[in-house]
Amino acid sequence: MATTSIKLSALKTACKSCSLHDLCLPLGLDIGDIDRLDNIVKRSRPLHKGEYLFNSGEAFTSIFAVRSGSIKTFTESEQGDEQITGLYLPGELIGLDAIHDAKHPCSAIALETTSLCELPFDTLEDLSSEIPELHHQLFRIMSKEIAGDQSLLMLMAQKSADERLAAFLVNLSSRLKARNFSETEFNLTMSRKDIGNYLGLTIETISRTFSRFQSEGLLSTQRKYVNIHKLNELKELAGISDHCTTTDCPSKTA
Amino acid sequence: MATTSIKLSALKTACKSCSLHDLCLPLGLDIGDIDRLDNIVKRSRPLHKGEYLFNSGEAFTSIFAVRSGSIKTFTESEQGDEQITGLYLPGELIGLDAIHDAKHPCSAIALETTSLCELPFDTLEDLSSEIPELHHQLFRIMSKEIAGDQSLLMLMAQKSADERLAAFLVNLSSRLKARNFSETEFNLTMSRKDIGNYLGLTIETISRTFSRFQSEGLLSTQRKYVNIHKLNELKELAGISDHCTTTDCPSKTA
DNA sequence: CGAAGGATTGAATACACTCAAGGGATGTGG
DNA sequence: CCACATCCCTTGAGTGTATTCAATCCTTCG
Repeated sequence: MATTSIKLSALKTACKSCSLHDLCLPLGLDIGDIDRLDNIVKRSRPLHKGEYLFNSGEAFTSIFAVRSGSIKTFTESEQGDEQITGLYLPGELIGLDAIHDAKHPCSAIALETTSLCELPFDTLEDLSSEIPELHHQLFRIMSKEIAGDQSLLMLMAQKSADERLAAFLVNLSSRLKARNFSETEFNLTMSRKDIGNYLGLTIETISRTFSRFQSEGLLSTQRKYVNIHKLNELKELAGISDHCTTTDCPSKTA
Repeated sequence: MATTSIKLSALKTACKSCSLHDLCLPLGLDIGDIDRLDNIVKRSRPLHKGEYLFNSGEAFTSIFAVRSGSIKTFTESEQGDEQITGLYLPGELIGLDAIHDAKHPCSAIALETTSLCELPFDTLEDLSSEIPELHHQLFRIMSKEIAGDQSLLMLMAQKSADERLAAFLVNLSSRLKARNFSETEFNLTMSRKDIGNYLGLTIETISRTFSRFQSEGLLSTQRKYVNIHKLNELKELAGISDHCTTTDCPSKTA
């Protein structure tokens, strides 16, 4: 019984004691407001690998925040080809693209065992009218998503396979670092196929590029496990200078 | 003097009498609230072709709505290559990607003589806390921008040059239609080079593809002027069935 | 009128894709 | 517990689409 109660309490970790605090919605809120936010959060059982969070076309009712694990979102065109549009890590919000016409334009699947916080959007919207900081944080998060998509666009439009994979790995690395994971050693939760799809390349090209990176000593891989040996070179290849992340890199002026 | 006063009054057209009413921020607001929105709008002299609205890296203070004309936004990477990230038509909002870190991640340039409404973001945010419909409309618009970027991503990642150009033209056509312009005859305000950049292709490829479309009888062009003869075929090529636009196309179930 | 930028077209090249075969891991059922 | 099927990944060979390089034409604008 002890184990059960531990699990339950873990499941119920409140926003204010959540380690993702500063990466997620509560950023900038004071204790009282965090409690109010906490009250509208629904926490349900974790999703297993491969389980759907929602399906394309479904009615939109809630935003989801990743607590642990990871989620991929993807759209399907009429011709049936699939395009992965997002990879979400702990602290990130899913479903923001569904607000405008009240249904999900994409599907979401768990890439591993993943737990989530559900935020009913109506209530969240009401609450954010009352709490200016929450309001602002929501705008910030949506804005960041727009900016992120646009830098991904840049990647797709004019980068080579090498540059795309490097940028993908560097981006992942810095997001993991922000979550107190290692920035040089991690497991890819997406398959080669998914990565290829996400970057607009084929699985063979991803595999070959990984092989070349490995033979060049930039990194080593074992299936999904990646160990980056020369992060700086990888960053350079990705077109990102030393101590800058994708999103907050000031143009070099010095 | 008569002409001057006409111009001035045109410049000052209030939101409630603006033809873009239903495409822009006021959608869903009642008359009283529209007036309140109107009060915070700054309307300044039009921008000429090639003039900057703002520059990448500049502090973000305002959202801009296009009144007439068109604007392109683009980012510049450290290597100096430019990527066009958006083409904005009347009624559309510019600058939403700048909220999250309070500075513009991209630059914005007028593609033709363009007039704009400026909305100081602080004030807009305050006002939207008081007017739930405005609040909601802002979310909808941002959400739409996210969804739009994601479908552009899909385009980049897995479509051929033909499909990309067709999708670009069809998208433009339907947006122009929504603004009461012709959906088959219009002037491209972007150059071939810009279109190529936007779609991740070279100027030569754009030119060749236009030539082929023309020889196939899909459309005819004279420099920036485009006349679409077979819109449905173009839509099919773009992967969009008959009476659907890019954003609100239900998956075919019938 | 001359210069400069934009667009078109041609020829050759390159990068990523397709097709194909095989290896290695994982999971299921006998 | 082993055998088999399946999935994922890797590597090779050949192909094709869009690119690069280059020349020319047209339009615009000073």
